Amino acid sequence: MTDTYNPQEIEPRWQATWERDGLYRSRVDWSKPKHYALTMLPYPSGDLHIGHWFAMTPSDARARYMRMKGYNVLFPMGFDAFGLPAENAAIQRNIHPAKWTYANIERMRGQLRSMGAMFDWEREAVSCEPSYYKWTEWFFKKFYEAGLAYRGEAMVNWSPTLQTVLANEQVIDGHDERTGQPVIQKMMTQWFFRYTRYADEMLDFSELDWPEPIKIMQTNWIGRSEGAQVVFKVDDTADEIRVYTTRPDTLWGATFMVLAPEHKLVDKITTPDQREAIDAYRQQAAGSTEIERTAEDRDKTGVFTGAYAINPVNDERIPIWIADYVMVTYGTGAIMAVPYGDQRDFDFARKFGLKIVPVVQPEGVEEVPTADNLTAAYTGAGVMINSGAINGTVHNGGKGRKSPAIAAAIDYLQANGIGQESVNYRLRDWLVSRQRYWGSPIPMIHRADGTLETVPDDQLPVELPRDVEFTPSGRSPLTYYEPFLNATDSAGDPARRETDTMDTFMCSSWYWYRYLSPQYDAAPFDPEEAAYWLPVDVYTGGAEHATMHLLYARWFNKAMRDLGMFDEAAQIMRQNGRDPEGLFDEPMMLLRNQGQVLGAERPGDYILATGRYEGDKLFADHVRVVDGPNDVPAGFEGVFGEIRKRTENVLQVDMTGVRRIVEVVEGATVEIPDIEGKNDVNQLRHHLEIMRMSKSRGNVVNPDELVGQYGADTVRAYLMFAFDWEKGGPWDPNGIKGVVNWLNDVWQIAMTTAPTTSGDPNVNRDVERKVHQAIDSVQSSLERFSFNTAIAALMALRNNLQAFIKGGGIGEAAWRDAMSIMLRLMSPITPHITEELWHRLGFADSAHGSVHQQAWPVYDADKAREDSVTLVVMVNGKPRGEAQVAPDISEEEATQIALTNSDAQRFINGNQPKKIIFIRGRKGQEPKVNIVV
RNA sequence: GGGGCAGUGGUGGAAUGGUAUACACGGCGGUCUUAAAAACCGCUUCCUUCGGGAUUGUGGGUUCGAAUCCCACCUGCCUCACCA
Repeated sequence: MTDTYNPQEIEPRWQATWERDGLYRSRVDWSKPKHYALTMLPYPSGDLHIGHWFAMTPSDARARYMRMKGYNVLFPMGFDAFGLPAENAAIQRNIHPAKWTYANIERMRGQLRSMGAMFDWEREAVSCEPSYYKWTEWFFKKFYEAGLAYRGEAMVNWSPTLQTVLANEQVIDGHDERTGQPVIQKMMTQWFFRYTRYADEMLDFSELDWPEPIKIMQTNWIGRSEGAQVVFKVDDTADEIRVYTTRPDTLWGATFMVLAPEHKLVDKITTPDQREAIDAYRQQAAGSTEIERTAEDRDKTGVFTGAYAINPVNDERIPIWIADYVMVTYGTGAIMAVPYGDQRDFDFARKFGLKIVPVVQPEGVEEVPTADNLTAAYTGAGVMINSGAINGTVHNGGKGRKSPAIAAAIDYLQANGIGQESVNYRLRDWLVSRQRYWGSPIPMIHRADGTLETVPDDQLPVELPRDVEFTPSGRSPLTYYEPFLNATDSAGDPARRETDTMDTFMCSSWYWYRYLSPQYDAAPFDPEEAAYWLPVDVYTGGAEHATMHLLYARWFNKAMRDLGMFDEAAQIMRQNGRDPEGLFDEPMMLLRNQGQVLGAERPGDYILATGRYEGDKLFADHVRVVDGPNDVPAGFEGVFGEIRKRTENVLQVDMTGVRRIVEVVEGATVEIPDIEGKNDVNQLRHHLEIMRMSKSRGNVVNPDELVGQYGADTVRAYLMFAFDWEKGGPWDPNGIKGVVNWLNDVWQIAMTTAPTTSGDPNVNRDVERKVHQAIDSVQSSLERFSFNTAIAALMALRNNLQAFIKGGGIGEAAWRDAMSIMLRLMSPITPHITEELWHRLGFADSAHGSVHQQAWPVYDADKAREDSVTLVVMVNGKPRGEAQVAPDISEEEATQIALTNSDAQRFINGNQPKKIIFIRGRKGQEPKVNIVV
């Protein structure tokens, strides 16, 4: 043992001790309240990065705090181990995905241990283990049997260069993220889950303490809208076109129809003379990339089919077109076009010379709109015109039946059998199949007659064959590996195994259930464990999962509930006196998102700017980026220096310590040698520019190196201290010094300042007061996930103790109490140094040897109370004077003191107070009196 | 284009109706040293005629009192996006 703080010696020693003693093992104990703390599991990409530390160590601190508060805490960890990067490694470097994955997991386990987190490693779950994906397959099978999973046709992302389908998350801005090649949309038969089955229930967040933005994003993603379906007959045929509209009130203004190019009826209704044009257009639409189809301000395109439909409300014969601005995936894939009331339809009508009929008289406008005078569609409120039966009703701008005109239109449609009220969702069914090897197999068999059957339970899991070969084509080896491909159906006839595997989001949609009992083999989870631990109390992770993982998780949980998978757990709950009502409706009750740690700031461009001065400000007509101060020509007249900040065209330039303002004028010449082509002011980079970490940018912060240099406690504390956790921000390598000093000071105080006398009672009381004020701040901060203020309060306590020690008079008992409480308050944040000092100061007894087995200090408001506080005297809301008073001063007394306060009287200036407001000194705040004159 | 979040010293940030700038980084001055680093002590929102005045992106409003609540705008980030 050394006498200076040496984290490199302390930390591995305690980590080994905790593991040996099973300190963080969590077991069902119905005599204690439970707390299931969960943090998102990592993908085993090879190395733990600083983002993992930022996500996990504060979550660990919160879980540790809950444990000290008396909860039985479960805080598990695992790996989301299936996925494409492993398969890429196989294709590119000829390493088997399993080998790559397990090597990474092994490496990351070690790195995770270096955090000193209280993970219960006996609960570890790895999604690519057959014992895990057996149950992923089992869920698929149960969902299939319940009609929640089905095989159907859908538009998917197809990469022509790779000759394979790609997942949505692999397509970024219309390009395949791996090769950068464009992706097109293609109809293919795939496996889906009935996502919309729970759409309405998933819109209900009333039981959830989740961040507001996540709830809003999910609501928008589900995209519920209210309207009507209307049936149009195709003229001279028996065919019908069904459309969905949110504005059935504008039906009288529907002057043409548009079908998606992929709509099933297109082929059938196209007239011979239009056939060629239609086929060409459909061909082109199918071959166009996502980029081309969604490009902004793209001109409307489309082709007339030659066919006509009959508008059911006025029997008008209206042309049927096809156009790619109508999506086959939304609504019915066909629209009634109302150019008067919809900008897209308006643009289309203008381009192709189609008829426009005004149907809403805008509010507050006298003149009647005419088609010829319109420059844009009118979407606002008004009175219905040219609208037959609903003429004169009011469209108030509200959605659905909230608008009288829409309500009237729906009633009319239903009364006349033309259509009915309808709810539509933006949400599409969840496409779960992938044409890949490294994923959970789909336990289905294609029989020779084309029918499907499930793999029997006793044959689960369908295991991934290990001895397969990967070819550069990227095609899944499952599709050509005969031993896997060839199966036998239930009748004993030869059949073909399903070669698609499941989306990895499927694996991560139930992992917190597997943590309950990763070894259990009778079911996905042990109902005894589930009854005690479920639901998850606190879930932490990145907000980027808002509409994917977090929505899948909710759907999965509801499907499991409805299939009775929690029934047994509910029964056990009841036996233990816990009411299961509502506990299985949602998987995670409370959610918090951490922000992102970004790369360090980089220096701004060094520029030379010339132009015309107006005072100190330079209006630059020429800005040139140079390498640095050495490139300033002798006798240069303009502004030179580093750009510290840029707001549009105004630069703040650091000119050897002096801040100069440079406004880059319209049409100025900007020269940036590193950026080819014509440069502009927006390309000038400034000091505060921040960015994601990446190897190519050379701004990656390596946690292993930081731990080697400073120790895990310092890295943990710095990550919690340097940012607002829910925001994140750019990494600042200098700030860590404050945390280093803090822990060194704490070590110093604990090891060298123990008094031996009983001390001065007044000082002892002051110490006790500061300690209890710290309990209150740290506790309320940790409750709110406000880690930075918890550490600030602990640093302030350090400052106070240092001052008391310097001033002298602390007694032995007061000092030991202060140490005991301070170490316990710090222990969730910095578990190693506090454990070491806890032992060195002799606080450890044999029964509860660890600081991490101690109870959280109990806050005592009486002990935290000040003897006297500052009364703030305000005149007209501005602080003018002060007086020392008792904290529980009465209003009369305070008013009296305030009115006679000499500083205040100068501002009252002999005037008669109009009003006097007394603000009682609430917790931590001074009493105030505001005198209004 | 729709939706959301944010804007506070040189920097990270604190304060969610009651003394704006807690806690830290950086900076400045000092002590110690041949010197530097470290350590320690002090100062550090801006202006000031030293009385005070101004200040939380901008402009309005509510209130005895606004960083905080309301309205409009500006800027940045996130997200969805020809969604009928």
